[in-house]
Amino acid sequence: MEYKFNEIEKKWQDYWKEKKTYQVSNDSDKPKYYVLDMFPYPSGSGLHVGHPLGYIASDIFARFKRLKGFNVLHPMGFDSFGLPAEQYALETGQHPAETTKNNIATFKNQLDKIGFCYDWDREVRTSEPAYYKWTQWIFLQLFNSYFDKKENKAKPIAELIKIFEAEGNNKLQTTNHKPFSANEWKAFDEPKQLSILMDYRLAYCGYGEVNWCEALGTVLANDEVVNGVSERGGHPVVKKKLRQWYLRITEYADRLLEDLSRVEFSDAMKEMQSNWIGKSSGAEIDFEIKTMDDRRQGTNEQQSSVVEGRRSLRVYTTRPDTIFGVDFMVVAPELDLINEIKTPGQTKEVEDYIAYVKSRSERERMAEKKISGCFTGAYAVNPFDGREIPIWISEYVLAGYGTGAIMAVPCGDERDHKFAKHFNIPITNIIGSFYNGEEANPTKEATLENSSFLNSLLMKDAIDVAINKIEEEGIGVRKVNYKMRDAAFSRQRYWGEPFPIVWKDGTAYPLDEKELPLELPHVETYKPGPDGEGPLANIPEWVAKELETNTMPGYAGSSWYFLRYMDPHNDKAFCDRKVSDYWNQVDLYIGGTEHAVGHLLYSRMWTKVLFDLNLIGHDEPYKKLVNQGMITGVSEKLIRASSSDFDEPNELDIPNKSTSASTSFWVNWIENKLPFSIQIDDGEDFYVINHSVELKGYSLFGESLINVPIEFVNESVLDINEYSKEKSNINQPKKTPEVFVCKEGFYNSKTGKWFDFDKIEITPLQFKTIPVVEKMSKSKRNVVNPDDIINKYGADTFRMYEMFLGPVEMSKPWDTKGIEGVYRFLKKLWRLFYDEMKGKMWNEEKATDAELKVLHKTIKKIEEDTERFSFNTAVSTFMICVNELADLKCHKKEILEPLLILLAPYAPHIAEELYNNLHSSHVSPTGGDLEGASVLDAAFPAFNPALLVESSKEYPISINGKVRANLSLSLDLDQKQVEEIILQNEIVMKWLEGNPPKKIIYVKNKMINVVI
RNA sequence: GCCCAGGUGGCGAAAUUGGUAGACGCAGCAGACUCAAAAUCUGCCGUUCGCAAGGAUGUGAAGGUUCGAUUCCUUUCCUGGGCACCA
Repeated sequence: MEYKFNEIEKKWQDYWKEKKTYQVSNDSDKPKYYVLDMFPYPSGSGLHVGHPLGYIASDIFARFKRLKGFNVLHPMGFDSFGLPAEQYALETGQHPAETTKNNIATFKNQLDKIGFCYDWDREVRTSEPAYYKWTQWIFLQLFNSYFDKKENKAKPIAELIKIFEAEGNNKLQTTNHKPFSANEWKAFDEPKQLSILMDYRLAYCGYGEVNWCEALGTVLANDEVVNGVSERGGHPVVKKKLRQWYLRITEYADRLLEDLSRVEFSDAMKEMQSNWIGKSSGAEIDFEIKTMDDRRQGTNEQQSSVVEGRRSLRVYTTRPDTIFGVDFMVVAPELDLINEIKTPGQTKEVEDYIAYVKSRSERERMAEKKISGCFTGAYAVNPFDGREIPIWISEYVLAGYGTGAIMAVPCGDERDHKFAKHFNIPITNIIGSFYNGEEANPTKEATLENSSFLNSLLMKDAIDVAINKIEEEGIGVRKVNYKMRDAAFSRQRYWGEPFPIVWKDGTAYPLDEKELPLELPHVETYKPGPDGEGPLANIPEWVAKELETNTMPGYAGSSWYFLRYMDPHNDKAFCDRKVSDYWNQVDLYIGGTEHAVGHLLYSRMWTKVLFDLNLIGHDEPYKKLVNQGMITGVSEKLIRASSSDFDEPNELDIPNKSTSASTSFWVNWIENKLPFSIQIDDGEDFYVINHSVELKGYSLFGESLINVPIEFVNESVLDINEYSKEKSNINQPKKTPEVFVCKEGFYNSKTGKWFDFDKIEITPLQFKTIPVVEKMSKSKRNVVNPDDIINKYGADTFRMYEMFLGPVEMSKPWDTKGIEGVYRFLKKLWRLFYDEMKGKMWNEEKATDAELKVLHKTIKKIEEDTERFSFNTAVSTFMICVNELADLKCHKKEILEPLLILLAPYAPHIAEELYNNLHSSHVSPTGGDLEGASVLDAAFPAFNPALLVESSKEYPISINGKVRANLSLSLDLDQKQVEEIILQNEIVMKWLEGNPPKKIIYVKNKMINVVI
């Protein structure tokens, strides 16, 4: 009777499905527990081995909690709106709804084979109208709410209107509008009133910059922009202002930050979120601006200050204490102010620089090590000492943060310092010896010098003094700032939730709730509409109804899906209040760190809004968050062997055949097999062509056909991006290669140049591959499909192996080689119950103390490891347990039955099968009558500590910290007794060489160290 | 560039609170069983010196704290993730 995993797993999966074993009720006497996975985007390439890592972990935990007597909610669904489906539609014409449906079917099929305990009756799909009806509904709540700054919570906008009608906006803490009285408010016409209200709504309309590609006529995601040009086609991309929807998440910044103390996220995760929110305090300071004209008129202060409508430059700084060290100002290139202040002499330079910056993504701007900038010709005046400070523009200052302008203090700020050095701006030292002239020193501990009224103050103390003075003099205000910006909430795309909004004469009106869901119409083409609008703008009826043509972004549906699982079929509400009160928070949320800020912050915000509006009873969605690492794939990268490699033996005599299995191996180029990947450097441009190619390779395991993505790179120039950067100059964005390979040679479609094969240096026919660890993706051809593994080894082996690979939180490369060990373990476990030759092995004999000790040691460790998500060590523990029971030749039901319960969360199929057999009268392991109790609802075995009590311990004896001997000692000895025994020890005496020890350290139940 | 994480044998890893570094598994080597293979079982397995006993050395690198450091501190290198329109 052998372990036939395929029969067993099929049988139980069918049985569970038929009996609806995993159906969860919203009504139970048991305590509730909610285990949630981040639901997947159903991509076209199907599930790969990276997906299930977190799912298996959560499944184990959900099953574990069930055994512990909880009513466990463990649902699954699909985040099915998104860009890739639309991209695919553009290429193939297939409707995203169609491809999405097919992809979901594939995903579900694959997920089911792994044996997860999902309640599929609760499945949600964000792209289904029945679901997005409520996404739209929540959007309307956001639209119809404002944030009351005094009470620090969201309230219906109707209440704000009442306030305006009663007292105007005078008492509101806001700088949005000029004050108006109640009467003035009533006198405003409707569009005026609505436009004021728009500035308070939690979902509001504004203008924002997007990546605009003129050639494609579309807005591009950051992902689609590579080196400043579009990924598709290599067309130039510039910034463009478009009307966009936003969520006023900044109003929740403080609560999102403070409430981190109430959730169990890792410190790293909390840190990332709080850094993202980026709360800082400091001051906004106004610097008067002097243009060249002013300067020519002389520096008479009196005269300047009477000029009417005088411009000033407002900066935000966290270090107002350094105000006497300001040597220049830097303004973000986007600021309109620049046009007003630039001097005629600088106009050309400024315009060129702004054009250059427009071509660069925000990411590039921040990552650039190179210093760039441009002088405006204008000067600001230091409000305290009247010093004239040149105003520069530079891309390192971002328009979206603070006021978009900074005061630069080179002696105290690294970036300011580099900028000053680069442009030869003189540096003022206000921190004496703390500044060495070479590097900025960002300390707050220095004593200020050359700083007028701040002189001799410690910088950290001077901050407050400076702010007070600034406020007194009326030149600025104390200010708290957040790095976080309001969340852009609209996309110029098709495959997303339509906004329930109509536009009438430029004013947005919400649709009535009764009109929801506003269904996504079918389109003829997925191409963008006119002027950067989304594809919905191509539909005459849609435009005629004046409906919003933008759609919601990917994170809309995922910001509240955890609530829908609780009450997925409700058509009266997004979730019944009683039901959400029962399930409350997600107790355990498992997902990748890549969502550390985006999704987690948005869903936390939505939860808080729903809480504020009294629609749910809790204001944090997730009680505990566990981050799973990524499973990376290993791809072989082909590189040309260097000249020294040619001395190596050829494939007939493979080097190091016996020693290395995974490192480089040699491949023999198969001539004339095209296409392949090659670099061409014609002296002007530099190209890389990537193609996948089938190579006949000689691996160390013998001859095999391998698929490798190859990148033919000269070893001396490994990084193509670096190379291109050097070559491209500021005003000329890099061209992407468009080179075709055909039999005659290579053809460059852009330059029209031909390269014959014989003119290109590809003489060597030897290449070697090097293994590279990368994210798994279809294009890299390093995707491992779980189905293949399951067919070969079974779902239980797959589940345990994924856990055995290492800690869940850590990312690791997938390697199937080790799976044999887990498979052997399950077969060995099986042999404790059934032997191929001897048949049934298990018996009802009474267990011995040694056997009970093995069992209870295991119970303790499995329980602890599962609780702390250390699934890899739990799998080791199972292995150790089975090894020990096999050594003891233990086949006793008394031991094996509890072991199966422990194992059930990890390997549910085999556990269910064997458990069922222990309780069934049938002998056949696969023919059981299914009448026996199910292991899924067994009670988790209780650990009995009495069985593990020890009276002595094998102590390591160290001499100066190095272990030299072992000695078994009773646990109730005291220091003095131990010292006596130790000094008699032969080995210790040898090391002491007759001298007395300096000290003997005895840590009970740990170790003994003799210091000599 | 900024933020976060990680770096331990040939490989995946373990060491839970500063206390025997390498549990468990893969690969490898030697052996048993077998006509043979598969499966299974037994032993060895960081590096290095040594016949052995036993030394030396060893957790990315360099310093430090400590009787004792993979663990704490400082500096530094490398890899992965995120940086706001991928989800």
